[in-house]
Amino acid sequence: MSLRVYNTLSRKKEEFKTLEPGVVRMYVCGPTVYDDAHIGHAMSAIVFDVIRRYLEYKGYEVIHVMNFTDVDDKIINRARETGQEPLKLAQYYIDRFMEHMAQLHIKPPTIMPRVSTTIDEIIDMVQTLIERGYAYESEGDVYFRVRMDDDYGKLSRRKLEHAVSSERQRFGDELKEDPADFALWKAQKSPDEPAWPSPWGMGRPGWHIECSAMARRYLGPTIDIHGGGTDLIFPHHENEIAQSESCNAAPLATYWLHNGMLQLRGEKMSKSLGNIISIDELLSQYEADVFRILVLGSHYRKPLAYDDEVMEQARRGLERLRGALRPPTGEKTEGPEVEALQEAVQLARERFEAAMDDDFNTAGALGHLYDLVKAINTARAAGIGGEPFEKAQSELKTLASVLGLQLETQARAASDAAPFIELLLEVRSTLRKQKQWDLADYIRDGLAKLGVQVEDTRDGSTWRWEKRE
RNA sequence: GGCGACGUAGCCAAGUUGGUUAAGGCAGGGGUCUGCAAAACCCCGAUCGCGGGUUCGAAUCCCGCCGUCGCCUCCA
Repeated sequence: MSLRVYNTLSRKKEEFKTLEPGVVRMYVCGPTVYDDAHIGHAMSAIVFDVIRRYLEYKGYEVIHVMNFTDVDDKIINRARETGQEPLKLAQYYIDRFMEHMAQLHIKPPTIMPRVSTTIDEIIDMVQTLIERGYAYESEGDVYFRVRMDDDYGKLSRRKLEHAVSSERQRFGDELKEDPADFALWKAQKSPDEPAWPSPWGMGRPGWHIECSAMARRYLGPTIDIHGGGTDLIFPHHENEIAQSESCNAAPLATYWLHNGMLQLRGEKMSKSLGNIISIDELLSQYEADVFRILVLGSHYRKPLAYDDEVMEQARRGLERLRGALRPPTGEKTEGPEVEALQEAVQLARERFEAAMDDDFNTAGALGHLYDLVKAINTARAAGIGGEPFEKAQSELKTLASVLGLQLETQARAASDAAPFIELLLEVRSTLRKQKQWDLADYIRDGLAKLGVQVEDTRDGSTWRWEKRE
């Protein structure tokens, strides 16, 4: 049983082999921090979080690097509009981003470098590229000479002729030898732009070079996995490859993984289209894991449509998963039902792993988790309890946690209201024994209005919060 | 215009290197349990966008058509 991953470079699923046994070096492109993150960022972060968790589950040590682009035209413009220091503005949104990622239960990347802290490495790479003839200086700017790179376009499968002919006329084009060339370094044009001294004067890095420099500095010339959204394939990742491979004379990454775009009302959600749902908005309406269920429910490479209906479906699905963790009602620990349960556990784990091994098929894996849920519920109904039952539940929790789902909600027990609710339920049990249904129902309905769902079983009543905390 | 992806039950969606009864979830209908309810469990639905073709056999391969979406400019 071995992992296969779809590689954008070959457009095929390939056997996963790391450069160093047992260690995965993974670089994922992070956000440009000039505004709050939206649910598209959340989707991408969850996708690579799950990939990382599964690799760790399989026993790899994962060194996960994600960058923050904190030096960029948009940040500069935003800072001008709001009268702030560009780097302070960026810092504010970096803090916000990290907070959002924590709320979404994303494991923090191992290393989170920024452009502003990688300047030396960037300058070093640009200089090497110039020395090797892959780049040239032009009035304080430095450009990459695309025509020097004979396999340019191999990731996006784009012919250079096309790239050139569709290239729009932009400011600065007259400084380039060729319209397809792209900036490695930009000269400072105004005193309010962040700038650093360089052999070409004061200036700042172009967009693509930062990732090349960070990947090399923290992970070495060749990494195992390079990830990001499909929208980054061209030009960003194509240019990263051009720079890094021309500079280091080594492949930049073995596997290129790209997640599909999140769509809203049939079109891609993006800042430029203005159809944004922020992570704050998402979390004001739904629990983080509801969104995670939505993401897990379809393949990471496919586009993902977001709307209230699918979110409601995801919410119910999450409830079903959690429902399997309710305590047993009996104590039977042997018999055919126990064997059936143990078989279901075994099968669920095997199928879960087989699905995940097939290019992180989370939707399939999740389906097998639901099979286990059913087996647990059936066992509970059959009066199974004790160790076999606990083991099944703990297996479910383990597999769910590989997907980043936290099925146990501490909120219930931790609530200040718990003792009072339990007192009410005790009173209600007495009433039920006396067949005072009106009063018993009055308490149940009253609690329901407060968001507490009461459930009666043979051995007594249980309760849970119906709505999110 | 160039490159690419996708189209499976009311909705989401797995399966697509061809081969037993096309996973799973949500919604809906029927039933069991229950004082009622909730939860849970059982039963019920698709021949896989459309039209051809290859094959003993196709959702899975080939051709055509229709539709949706992405990239080609900043973007996860």
